[in-house]
Amino acid sequence: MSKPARALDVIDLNADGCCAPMTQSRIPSEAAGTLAQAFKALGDPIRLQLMSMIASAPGGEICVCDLTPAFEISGPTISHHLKVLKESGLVTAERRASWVYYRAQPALMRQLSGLLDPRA
Amino acid sequence: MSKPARALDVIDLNADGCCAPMTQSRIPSEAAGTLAQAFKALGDPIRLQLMSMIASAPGGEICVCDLTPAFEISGPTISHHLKVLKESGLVTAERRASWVYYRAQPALMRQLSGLLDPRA
DNA sequence: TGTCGAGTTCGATGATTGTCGAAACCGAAG
DNA sequence: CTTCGGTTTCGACAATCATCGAACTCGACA
Repeated sequence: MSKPARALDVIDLNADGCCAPMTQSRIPSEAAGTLAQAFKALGDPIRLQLMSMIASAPGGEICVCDLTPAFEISGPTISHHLKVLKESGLVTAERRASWVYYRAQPALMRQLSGLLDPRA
Repeated sequence: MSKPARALDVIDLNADGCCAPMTQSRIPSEAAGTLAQAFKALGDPIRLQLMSMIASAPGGEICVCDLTPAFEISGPTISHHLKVLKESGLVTAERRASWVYYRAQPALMRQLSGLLDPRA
């Protein structure tokens, strides 16, 4: 196969012909599934807060050990939400020693932003 | 100057303590629920396409009778998706004669856009 | 008044999701 | 090699969701 079928990224979305703001033209059905997956990942209060903590983390990354105690829910559930964010392409994870660090993917965030507002 | 005093929806969400881009600060848990509901509404391929058709409609509005035939799914299901979009605050509906017209709410769209990208 | 068409609501059903505890995994430190 | 703490995976369960057909509501019109 010519493509590694990774999580979504900007290049794939451009290939789908989808970058124009939705105020300007209809989103093609082929791109809608991929884009909806990213919006869906943000469509949970816990995940939205996780995403904001990751995106606003000083140094651009944050340890799971700093995310988990910030919520009332269990560790496995936090891990599940992080997996959803990762599979949507909004974050990446890297293990260093015993700890796992998450990092935002600003290109996709800008992609979604631009979809919602022409001025993005 | 005291406050920029933008559109009403933006100010309302400011009252929730939420307007700063998520790359800048963590989204407060009180605001996360409302914002996540809007993202969740966009987290379905059909609804994302519906939203883009509404937002890009000439004249700013579009009839349900123009939306329904654009998809393979039944009328009741289209109606259900439009209801979800309406309850999230992303669209409004107005009945005129026999037809119902949907219209986008650009203030909330800009709100979500600005959350994802500081430059929005 | 009665009928017709556009759209919504209702009720049901199969699929997906959020959550947890238990277990497994993976480096690091004894 | 064994233990330990951080993180993920597994298995289960209740709740939510997308979808449909049937029934209903609302205007228009004859």
